[in-house]
Amino acid sequence: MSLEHILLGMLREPASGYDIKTAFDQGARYFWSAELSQIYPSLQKMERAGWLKSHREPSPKGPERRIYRRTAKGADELRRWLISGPAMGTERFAYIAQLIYFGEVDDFEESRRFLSALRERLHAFCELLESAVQEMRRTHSKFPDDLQPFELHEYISLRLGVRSLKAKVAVCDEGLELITARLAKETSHV
Amino acid sequence: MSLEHILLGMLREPASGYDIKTAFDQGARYFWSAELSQIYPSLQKMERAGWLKSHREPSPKGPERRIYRRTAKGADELRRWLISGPAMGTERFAYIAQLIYFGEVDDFEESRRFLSALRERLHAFCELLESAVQEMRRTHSKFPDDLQPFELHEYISLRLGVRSLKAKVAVCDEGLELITARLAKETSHV
DNA sequence: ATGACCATGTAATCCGTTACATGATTCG
DNA sequence: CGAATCATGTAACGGATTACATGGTCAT
Repeated sequence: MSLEHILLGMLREPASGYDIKTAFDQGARYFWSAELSQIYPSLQKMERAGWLKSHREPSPKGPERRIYRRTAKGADELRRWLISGPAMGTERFAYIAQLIYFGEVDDFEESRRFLSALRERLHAFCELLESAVQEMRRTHSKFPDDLQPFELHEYISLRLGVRSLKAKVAVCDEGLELITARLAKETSHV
Repeated sequence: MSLEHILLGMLREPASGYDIKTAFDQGARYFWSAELSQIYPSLQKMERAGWLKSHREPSPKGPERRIYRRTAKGADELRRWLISGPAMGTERFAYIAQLIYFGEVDDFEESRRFLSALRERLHAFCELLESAVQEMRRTHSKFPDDLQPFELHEYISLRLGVRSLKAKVAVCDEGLELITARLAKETSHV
């Protein structure tokens, strides 16, 4: 039941369902994502549970917006989730599964294409996170000492993404070398 | 619809639903996992689709086992999935979300506990994967040149896990230093 | 005999995606 | 006027977890 807790976390500032979807589509999708059709009912359910309170507000563009804000009860629930320890054990990496079983394809040229595509996607994502880190460094003169507590935790999370993605890119490069060596061997003695 | 493709990948050798669950519970849970109550119906559905063929077999221990093997059609479907490119964009990391919002707890002592627990869990997992790599190195005299294609892809996947987990452990350590510095500052001028 | 492990399954529920439905505003 | 974006929602379906149900073997 992580989504509702993540929504609580995202609602540090009051926001609409649409705002939250935008946040997922921009940076937040690196750790989670959700569709509007899941976000709207979740917010409604959370309001019924007393974790949120909403009001309608005219929008400068388009129809009225429904703005949600956390209640004290919602903030308590968020804290309870956070201090209950790291929520692990449900990670899913379809692309790692694909790499493990890629031997079934039995064509190193296809392996090379796969690893190369993977490398580029991981790299692009890493750059996105790195630019967010740069932005933090740029706007804080005494970085990292002048970060607010919430910014400090955000910073550590961004670093977690950047460093692990860089490591994965490096392994893709090593893998590409191994695969390329096999391809060279194949073409030489066939 | 990744689970069915992952099951196809796991069935390089014929196996029962119970065997597959065991594989998930041992190393495979680092990239995916599933419960028996999902595995059994999936295997049945895949057999109806013609991807698998099963037969019953007495077990040395306990009741009869149902052993599944991939058909040619199943192998084709697996290859089709693999060469369709890296399946990305649905990763979910609840623990990263927790870290991002941990500022809400507003207690660096709790932050330290969280990061420390996260570090230990990531480290333990890294060691598990590293021991699998060691085992591969040990049993291959001309490592990595004498790896079969399927082993080579497994090896690259293991390295992906090891390197990215090591990077995450290092970031946890850096984060712990930053948090510890804040704690020291708090206690000194309070 | 009782608890751990082997082994297979179904049912109820919940989480998540895709598709559908509606309508306002803004820019070209 | 048509496409893009803003904005909120419901319905149908499929994927995943939890709970339930059953029964055999083996070691203590």
